[in-house]
Amino acid sequence: MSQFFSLVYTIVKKIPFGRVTSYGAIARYLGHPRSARMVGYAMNAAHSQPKVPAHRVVNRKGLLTGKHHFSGSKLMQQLLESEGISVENDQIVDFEDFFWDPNTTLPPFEIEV
DNA sequence: GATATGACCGCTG
DNA sequence: CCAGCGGCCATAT
Repeated sequence: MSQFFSLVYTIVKKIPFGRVTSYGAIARYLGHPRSARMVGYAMNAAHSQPKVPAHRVVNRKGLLTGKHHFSGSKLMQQLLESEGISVENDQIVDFEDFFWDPNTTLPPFEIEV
């Protein structure tokens, strides 16, 4: 497993309950501001990592772009709603209010192991 | 070994 | 303000 993937999983696992973040935010936190796609790809591989709440990771617009990759297209939305996040038309309502930025919440760069 | 694709993001027209 | 295109990095074929 690439270290990049491990880092992504580590960050995603640190997402607080009822909070969401974006691929770009994670990528930027890992030092790869242009590798947002890789974060998404890592999420794809995250299927082997049940401990990774991929449903809390959405795109910059708060759109559930990856919901199609879940068991059911509605599973992702259900999980988010279960956490108190309102989802409408595959988009998180008040996304900015639920947004969790690791760059401003977690330490600069000294996590994982 | 090279080409194509992808759960994205940002800029330019 | 809305729409379209390219870039970037890693994985899969």
